[in-house]
Amino acid sequence: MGLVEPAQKTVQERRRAGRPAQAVLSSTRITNAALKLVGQTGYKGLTMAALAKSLNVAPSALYNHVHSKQDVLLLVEDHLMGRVDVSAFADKPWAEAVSIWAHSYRDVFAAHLPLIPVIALLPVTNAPKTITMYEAVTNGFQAAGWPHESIIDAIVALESFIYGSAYDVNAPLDIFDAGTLGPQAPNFSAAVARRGLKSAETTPAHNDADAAFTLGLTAMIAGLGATLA
Amino acid sequence: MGLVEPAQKTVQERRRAGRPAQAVLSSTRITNAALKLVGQTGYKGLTMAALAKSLNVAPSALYNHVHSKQDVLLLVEDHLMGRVDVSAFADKPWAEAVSIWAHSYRDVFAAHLPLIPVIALLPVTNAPKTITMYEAVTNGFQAAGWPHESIIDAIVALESFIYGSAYDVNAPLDIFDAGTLGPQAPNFSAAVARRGLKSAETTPAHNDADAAFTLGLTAMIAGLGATLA
DNA sequence: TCACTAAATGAATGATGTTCATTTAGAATA
DNA sequence: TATTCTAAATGAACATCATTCATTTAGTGA
Repeated sequence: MGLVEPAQKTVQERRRAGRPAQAVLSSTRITNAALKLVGQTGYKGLTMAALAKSLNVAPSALYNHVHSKQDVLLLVEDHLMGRVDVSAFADKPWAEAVSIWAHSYRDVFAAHLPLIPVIALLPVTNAPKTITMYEAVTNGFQAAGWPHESIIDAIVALESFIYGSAYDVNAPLDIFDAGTLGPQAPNFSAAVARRGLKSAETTPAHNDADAAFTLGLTAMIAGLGATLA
Repeated sequence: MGLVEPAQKTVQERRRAGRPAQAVLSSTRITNAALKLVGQTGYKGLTMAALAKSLNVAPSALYNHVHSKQDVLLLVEDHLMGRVDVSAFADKPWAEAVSIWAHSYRDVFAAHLPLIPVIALLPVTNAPKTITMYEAVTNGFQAAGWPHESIIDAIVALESFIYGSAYDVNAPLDIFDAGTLGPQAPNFSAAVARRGLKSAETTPAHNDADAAFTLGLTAMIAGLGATLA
């Protein structure tokens, strides 16, 4: 790629106005830069100005490739969907495959919480990796003999649980601390305290969010499996 | 309340600077005004400026009563939590009570989607109605003989599903329309089409989101109930 | 009487997403 | 070959919004 200058990346000479000989931007470059920026600064740092700067471009240049910031988020979302592990649907029993898929799905988007509204509310049109993911899951359900007319409902139900659980991963440890109002909710406060004790016993890796996720996921898979039988 | 002027509300004379004889604002008034504003203009219309205007006050005056806009959202959230129906935990069997509670919870916050991150990520400290809600639910679980150390995990799992399902209520009807990429995911597209047929048969009130919610909730309650037994 | 605090106004600020006029490069067209 | 059109960049300007700060005024406690 580097044609003339050897390692002149540090000193960025300003590009003059007008269309450059070689296009600087593309959907792929924007997606990668956004992902990198999020990794470094979080979603708080993902602004159109910062994104443009990381690409050594004026902010307005981005709008030749995306319609809006939402569009950028959609690009990132679809890219990440490719990281969701659907391989188990090919060779594992249905219940186990769902569990592996759900864990992977939750883990990916727990680290990208602001994308949840994007996934949950925007049509999958023009999101190829997302569609590929759904196809693999659908195949897994069909192979397990799931009733055709309610496959999507079952997937949606599992996804709903996954999205909510992704939030829970990011909840602070003291989210259920009632503070001065504790005495007004004695049973709740006691239950919260017992939860804290239990998770202190276990390994730190297996935290509260994981316990709740596993409990709920196991229950839902069992419940759905019963419908199946 | 109206002391001197009979119906002079239309012409708002400007209040002069300085502390007024009678306080204009309070947490309660701010909460009610925010709720009313959301009802009229949605969360897009809930700006500090609009909120101030609806209270006939300068925007900066709000900051004498709340620390930030997040604070306003927290006030609204706690108020709405009082609308969640927990009455069934007092007199109905556990499974039925959970179902009634979950439906009510989802319905309330499906109409207030931007509050989901607030509920899911902010500590319950200083949210009295929220704490009261949790106390009632905890009592219901205890009365049903649920193992004490995992009551909170079970509630969190159900809540996660509820939050995700609230998003789903607001998803557009064509969210699974693959568009031109349809042929690349034939089984998924067919499943989506079958879902459309099924929901067309049923009453319009019972839509796709309700079907998925009921399926998932029934499964999770059954699965959790099996853990209980 | 005098400080102090609470609660209002009004002006200002900084961040952010977005638009628009302009410039330039290359491809298509006459 | 000259001309036109479109894509892709710059740079200036905007509108919206949350928030802060200096200032003013009312009541309260020392």
